[in-house]
Amino acid sequence: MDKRYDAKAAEAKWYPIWEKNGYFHAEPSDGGTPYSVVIPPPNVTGILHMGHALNQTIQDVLVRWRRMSGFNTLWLPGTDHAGIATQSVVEKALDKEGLRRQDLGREKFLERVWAWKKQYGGTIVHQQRMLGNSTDWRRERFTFDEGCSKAVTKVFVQLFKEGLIYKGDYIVNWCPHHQTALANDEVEHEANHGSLWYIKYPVVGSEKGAAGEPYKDYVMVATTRPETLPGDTAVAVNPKDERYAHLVGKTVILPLTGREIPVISDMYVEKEFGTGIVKITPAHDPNDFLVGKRHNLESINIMTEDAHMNALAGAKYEGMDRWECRKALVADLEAEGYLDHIEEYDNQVGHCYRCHEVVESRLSKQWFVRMKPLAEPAIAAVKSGEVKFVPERWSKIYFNWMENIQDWCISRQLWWGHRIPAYYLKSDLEATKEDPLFVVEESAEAALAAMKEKTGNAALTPDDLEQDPDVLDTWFSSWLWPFSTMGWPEKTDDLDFYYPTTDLVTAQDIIFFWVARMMMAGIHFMKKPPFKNIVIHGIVRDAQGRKMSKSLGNSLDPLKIIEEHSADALRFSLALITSLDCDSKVDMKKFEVGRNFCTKIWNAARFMEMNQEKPWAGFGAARGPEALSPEALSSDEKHILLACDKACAKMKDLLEKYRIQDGALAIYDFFWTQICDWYVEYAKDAPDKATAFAILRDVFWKALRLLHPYMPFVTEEVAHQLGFLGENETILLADYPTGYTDEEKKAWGLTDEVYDYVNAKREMITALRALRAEYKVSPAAFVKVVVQCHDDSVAAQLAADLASLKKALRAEEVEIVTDDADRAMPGTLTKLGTIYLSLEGLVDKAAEAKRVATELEKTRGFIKSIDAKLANENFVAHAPAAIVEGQKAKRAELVANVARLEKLAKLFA
RNA sequence: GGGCUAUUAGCUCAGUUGGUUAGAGCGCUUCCUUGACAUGGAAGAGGUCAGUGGUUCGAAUCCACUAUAGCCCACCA
Repeated sequence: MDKRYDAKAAEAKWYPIWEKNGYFHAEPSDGGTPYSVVIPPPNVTGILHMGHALNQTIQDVLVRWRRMSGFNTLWLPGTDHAGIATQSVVEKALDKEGLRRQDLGREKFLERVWAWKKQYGGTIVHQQRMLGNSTDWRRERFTFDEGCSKAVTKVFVQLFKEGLIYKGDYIVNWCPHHQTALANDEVEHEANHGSLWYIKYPVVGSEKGAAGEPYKDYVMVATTRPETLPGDTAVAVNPKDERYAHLVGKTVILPLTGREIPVISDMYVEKEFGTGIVKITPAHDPNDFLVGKRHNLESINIMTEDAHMNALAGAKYEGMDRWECRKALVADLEAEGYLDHIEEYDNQVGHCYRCHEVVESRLSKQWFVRMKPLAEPAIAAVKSGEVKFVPERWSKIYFNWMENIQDWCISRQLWWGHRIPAYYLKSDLEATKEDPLFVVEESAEAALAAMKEKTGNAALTPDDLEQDPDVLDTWFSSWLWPFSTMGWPEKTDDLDFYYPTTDLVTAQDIIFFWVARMMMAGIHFMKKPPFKNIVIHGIVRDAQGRKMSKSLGNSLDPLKIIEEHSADALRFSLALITSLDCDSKVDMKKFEVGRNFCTKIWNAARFMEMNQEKPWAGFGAARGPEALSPEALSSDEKHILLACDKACAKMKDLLEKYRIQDGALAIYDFFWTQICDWYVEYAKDAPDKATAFAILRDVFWKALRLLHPYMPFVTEEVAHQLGFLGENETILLADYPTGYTDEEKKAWGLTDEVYDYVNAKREMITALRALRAEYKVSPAAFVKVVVQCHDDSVAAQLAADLASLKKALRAEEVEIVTDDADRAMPGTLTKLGTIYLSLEGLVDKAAEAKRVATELEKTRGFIKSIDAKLANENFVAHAPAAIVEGQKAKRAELVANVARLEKLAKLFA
C-alpha cells in the first residue's frame, strides 16, 4: 500500500467498476424484500450543490446499508425537465445570437432545447456519480421522456374527466418582456422607493364644489398604481371601520371616466393603511382579484401583453406604456382636482428574475386542479400512520397546508414542457375567444373523434383542431415520479414489486410543492401512498447561518471539496454534521474531519498490511476468529469483540431510526477510539500475536463494512488491498455485519463483566498517564507502578494482563498488591483500586500536599452531595433501586478515597 | 397577523421515554517527530444547559411565562 491514500485514483477506479458490473441494478425477479427509493430529480440544468450532496449522501447511506443487509434495493435516479429554468437557459443562448424564441417558432425552438439537453443535460448526473451515488443508472428517467409524458397526459385527461381539472380566470405574474407567466419564485422582490397617490372618488349624488374641489363628498383612496385606475370596479373599506360604514352600498364616480362603481366592505382592507379605503382593480392585482371574486365584481383588463394600455383604458391613454400612462393620468387627475396629495412610500416591487422588467399582475385563463378532494385521502394516510414523517413534527406542517389547500394552477405560458391535451375547434376559437369549445383527450386522433361527436360534425379534419398552446407546470410531472418512473400506466413488475417506495428523503422546502402532491397523485392513481416514510432533513447553510445562494456568493461547491479532499470526506463530514432536526452550518474546515478519518483508515490498513507479512501473524486464509480457542482470549481481545458486537447492533438501530449523524459518530468512535487508539496499541505487544491479529483482522473487516455506506470508496479500496475481498468481489454486496451470535459470545466468554473490567482498566491507565503528565515524567521514562487492589479476583485478572498492562503504562515494573498500606507516592483511586506512581526522590512534598488537599476537598464535597440525596427519604422511597444502590456504592468508594487521602496528607505534611 | 423551531464549552452541535459527577468535533494550553498515522498520539483548561416560576424525591429533559434568534405561510393597496 502506498504511504498516502490516493482518493482521486481510487474514486475514479471504483465507480465505473461498480456501475459496469451492475452492482446498483435491481430487478424484481431477484426476489427478497424490496427496499426502494426514488431520488428527488434535480433540474436537468442544475449543477450539484451542497443541498444535493447532503440529500444524496443520506439516501446513499440508507440505500447501501439496506442493500448490504440483504434487501432487494432500488434507488431510482433521474432528472427534471424544469420548464422555465431550461427554457430560460436556451433563450439566453439564443439571445446571444440576437434571436428570440418567437423568431424560431415553437417547433424549431423545442429542437434547440432538446439539442441543449443532449449536450449539457448530463452534467448533474455525472456529478452525482462523483459523489458515489449507488443509483440504478439503467433505470435513469427524465420527467419529459416518453414514458413520463404518457403518464402526464393520461393523468390530465383522467382528472379532467373526473371533473378535477377546470379552466378558469387567474392572476399570474406576467413578464411583459418575455410575455410569459412567471412562478412566484421566479419573481424577485426588490425595495422600491416610490409614491403613494391620494385620489378623491366623488360620491354619486353629492354636490359640485368650488373650483379645484369638484365634489363636496368623496372618498379618498391611496394607491401605488394610479395607472390602473381605469380598471377599477369598486372601492373597498374594512367592515369594522366605523368611519366609513355609512358609505358601504353607495356608489362613487371613477375619476376621469365618469363610470360609477360601488363601495364595498371586505376584511382584506387594513383600516390603518393609507386612508383605509382601497380601489379594487380585479384584473391587475391578485388580492383585488380575490376581492372581486367574493363580491362578483367585473374585471376590466386595461393592458396588453406587453404592458401597454388598451382601448379599455380610455382613448386618451390607449397605446401608452404603463409608466407613461401613470404620468399622464396623474397629471390629468391633478388638473381636474381629483389628486389630493402624494406621499413618498417604500414598498417591494416584483421583477423578472431574468430580464429585470417590473412584473405585471395579469388576468388570464389558466388550468386548475381541484385539490380538496385529492387532499383528503392524503391527509388521512398520514393521520392513520400509514405514511410517517421523520421527524414526526413535519406532519403538522403538512396538515396545516393540506387542510387549507388552494386549487393548483397548472398551466404555464412556456414552450418547454408537457403540452396541455386540450383541443379547440379553430373556428370556434376565433369566434368566441372567451369561452371556446374544446375537448380533452389523450391524443389528437381521440380529440378529433370526440369533437366530431360533440359538434355532430363528422366532416371535421385534424386541421380544424388546435391544441392548447400552454404547457403544464413542471410539478405536474414530478408529482407522478414514484410511479411514472416504474412504467405506469402500464402494469409492470416494477410497480408490483417496488411500489410503494419505502423512503422518500428530501429537504423541507419542497414538502408542499412536491411531497404533498406526490401523496395525492399516488393515492389517487395507484390507490396506495407512494412511500412509507418521508424523511425530512435540514438545509445546508453557510458559517453565518445564511442560505447558500448564487447572489450571496456564499455557496460551497461540493465538487471542490471532492477535488480537495475526496467524495468520502465530503460524505462523511456531511453525515456527521447533519441533524434531521435542524439546518446545518458548514464551512471548508468542517470537511477536514472526513478527510482525517479517511487518512486514519488508510494508515490503520497499512499497519495491518505490514503485520500481515510477519510470520507470527499467521492468519493466512483464516478470515474470522472461528478457529480461536476461547480460553486463550485475553480481556482486551474479548473487549474489542464485544465493542464490535455493540457497534454492529448500534448501527442497525440508529440507521433504522434514520439517525445518520449518530451512526456516523458511532462508527467513527468504534474505528478510531476502540480499534486504533486501544486495540491496535494492545495488539502491537499482545502476548499471543497470532490471536490478537486474527481478531484485529475480523473486527477491522467488520468495521469497514459498517462504514461502507458512509465512505464507499476508501472502504472498497482497503478491503481489496487487505485481501478481504477477491478481485471479482465488492464490498457493496458484502453482508452488513450483525455482530456475534450468542453461541459465539458464550464460547468466547464475551460477558458484560469482561467489558466493564477492561473499561475500568483503561480508566486506570488513563489515570496513570495523567499522573505522569502532572509530575512531568517524560513519556520515554520507564517507571515503577504499584496497583493496590482490594479484591483478589481483580488482582488475579490484572496479573493475567500484566504484560500488556506494563506496555500501556510504560512501566518497567508493575507491582500488584492487595494490602491496605498507604504509600507516600502520587496515586489515584480508580474503580479497580489505587494506582501509584513510584517516583523515588522525585516527589515534592509541598506540591503533593497541595494536590492531596485539593482532591480531598473535592471528594468531600461530592460525598456531601450524595449524603444529601441519601438523607432524602423520598429519594430512597421513589428512585429506582439501581440508582440508590449506585449512589451508595459511589459513596463508599469516595469515603475510602477520603481515608486514603487523609493519611497521605499526614505523610506529606 | 397565523404556524413551527431553536437558545447546552470560544465555535459547530449531540444529549432517545426525567435518574449516578452533562458529551463529541474544531479551536485553545502543555508534552511527545515511539517503526501505521503530526491529516497523528497523550494529558489538560473551559459549561450556574437563555431567564423566571411551576410539577417532581430528582429537571438540560415536562409545563407556563419572558427575552433573543431563525424558518414557513399570509400580507404591505
